[in-house]
Amino acid sequence: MKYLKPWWSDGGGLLHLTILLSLAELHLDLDLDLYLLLPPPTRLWDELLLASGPTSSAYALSPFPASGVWGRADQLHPKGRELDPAAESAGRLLREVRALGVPFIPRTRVDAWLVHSVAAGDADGAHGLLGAAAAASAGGVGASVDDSSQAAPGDGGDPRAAASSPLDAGEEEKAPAEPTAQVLDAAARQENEVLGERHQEVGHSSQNEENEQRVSAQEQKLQHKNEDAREAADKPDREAEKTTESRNERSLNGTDTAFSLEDLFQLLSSQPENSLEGLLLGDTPPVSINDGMNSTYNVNFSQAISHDVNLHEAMLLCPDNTFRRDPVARTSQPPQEPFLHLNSHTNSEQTLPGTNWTGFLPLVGNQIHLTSEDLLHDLDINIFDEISLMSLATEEGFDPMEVPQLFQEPDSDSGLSLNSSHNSTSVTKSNSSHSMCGGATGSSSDLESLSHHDLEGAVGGYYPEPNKLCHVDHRSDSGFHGDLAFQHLFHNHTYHLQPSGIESTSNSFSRYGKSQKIRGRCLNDTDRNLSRDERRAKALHIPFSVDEIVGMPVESFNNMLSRHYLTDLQMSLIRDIRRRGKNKVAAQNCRKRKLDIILNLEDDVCNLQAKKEILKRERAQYNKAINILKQKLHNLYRDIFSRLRDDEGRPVNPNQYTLQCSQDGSVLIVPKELMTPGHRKENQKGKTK
DNA sequence: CGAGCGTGTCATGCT
DNA sequence: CTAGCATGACACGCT
Repeated sequence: MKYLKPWWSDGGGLLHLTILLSLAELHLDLDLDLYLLLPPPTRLWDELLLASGPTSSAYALSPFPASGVWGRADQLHPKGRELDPAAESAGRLLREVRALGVPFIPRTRVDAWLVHSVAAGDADGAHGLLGAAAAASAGGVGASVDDSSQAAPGDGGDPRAAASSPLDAGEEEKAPAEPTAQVLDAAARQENEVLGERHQEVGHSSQNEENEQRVSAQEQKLQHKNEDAREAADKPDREAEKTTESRNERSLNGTDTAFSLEDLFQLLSSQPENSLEGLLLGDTPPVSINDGMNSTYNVNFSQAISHDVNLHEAMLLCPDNTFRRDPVARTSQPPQEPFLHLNSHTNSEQTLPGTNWTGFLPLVGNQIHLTSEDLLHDLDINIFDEISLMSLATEEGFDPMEVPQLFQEPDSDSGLSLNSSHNSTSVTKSNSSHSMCGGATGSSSDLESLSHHDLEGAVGGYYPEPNKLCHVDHRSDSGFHGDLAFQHLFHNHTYHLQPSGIESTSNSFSRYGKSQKIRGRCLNDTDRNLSRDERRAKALHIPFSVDEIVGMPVESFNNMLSRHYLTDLQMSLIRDIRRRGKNKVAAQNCRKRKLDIILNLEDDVCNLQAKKEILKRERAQYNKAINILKQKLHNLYRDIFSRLRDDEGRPVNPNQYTLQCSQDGSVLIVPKELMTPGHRKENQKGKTK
């Protein structure tokens, strides 16, 4: 097994910068990496890689390092194999980083994990490194990772760190990540602090109030997440999604400086003597960059470039309203033209990201000295495949062809006749991905101009859809479902079912997911799991979730509608969704009630049958007692007549005489022929007395 | 293949 | 009048 060389060794910094330039050209926040400040530490990286030893498994270098940490996926993963040597080497690396006097500010969870892993692997260096990090972050920028450092060695780390590495999924299956609650706490706290910082920035910026509200909501989310961090240890999917949201939010604030591609290229080309190494060494003086919009940035690369970037996450921010641009311009993707022009000679052997990264990166053992152009060529072909695919994928959430088809459905659920042309199943396996994800390239509906923040958390929002992302998003594909909280199944028999929509939808999801698998083959996996209303809402880019629409009180609902500009179609659909959702809940309640009534009636029947049995038994007992009394009376009668004698001393025949009790209690012997029926009756009454 | 069941949806009446 | 609820009826899919 050969070792892969880090991207930036032998000029890999230029590669990394290229990614950043591509980000800048996409008008994303240029969140440059710490290691850009450093000279290409080939030796260090070789040490790092060699220390881990060869393995037979996939050798995955994270294509879009979230924090400038390159290495094998299983090394990045906290539960990965051979973690300790890697952590040791990482510790040496970080110590050398410290020696260079460059502040290492853990801004992401991968950063935090790296620091933690170093701390875990080197107990001595733990507090030193972290102290250095804390000291470097004096001024409040850095986030405390002390808690993460105190986690058990070999443990800890964030599932999101693993999520940033595409090929890590398989490793994770073998050794599922079990981040400690401390680490999650620390990570959540860290993100909280970063968010708070961002919040302040937002306050100083000219963003509108919605931004602040969203940030507040995000803070609440994060606080809640902080509280539930321990419980969330087994929910990496949701965590990863929250990370994406927070990152999105971070970028939405737009406080990070965005550079244009041309500016940076001019910078590079105008200072060839400096070379990237000089630039990377940090001895480059501040450079003025004109962004073409009458503002000039004084960029000191040794100071300004201190952030890390996750290209994948940044890509997901394409529909960001902060950097919203003309959809036509976006779809035509002119910004990539310079790079595409640079790489007009396409590499036929390029491999799709996520398929085989060994073909993507130069091998360490080869030690080929590549020129910048070569590196750019090697990188850009693949990177811009990614960029184009991801940008297309993020815009694929809306397919204009989907709308009429969705609304052509009959009212019943049978109307799913979506014949969308994109085939998601082939996306993940075929290399000719351009045509696959490009189905929605030209979609420039006005609905698309809905701001991204409005779509956050919405049904049709820009959730990363695994298949749509063309193998780029390797976060857990269950994150979406997790966020929809479909795991909340309430089987209580109360009729106050505020979240019953969740219950019902979850039931219907599991139920209709199967049927839609048949009818909606053209839909991707996520769409397949959506209900009809959710697909409609997604198609119309309705910025609310179905649960919100249905479960919200009418006042809040009307306020919510009034706060957003919605077309008549959207309003109509929203009200229909609400009506149907309410009625669905009502129908469920009605059926439950009916079922309860039936059950109660069955119980009543059982109770009445039991009562009947008891009464039957009582009647039998009474009859038995009556018979006993009759028998006793008969015996008494015979006994009396056996002792009776007439005037002549002869026994009295009981067939000719009868006993009659008078009112005063005296007993008379009366011949039967003298007894009229009425007397006989009275006599019988008297007898019974 | 039909029956039974669960579910969503619509229409309607009532509050 | 509007919104919501309750319920019968129907359609659909699954077992």
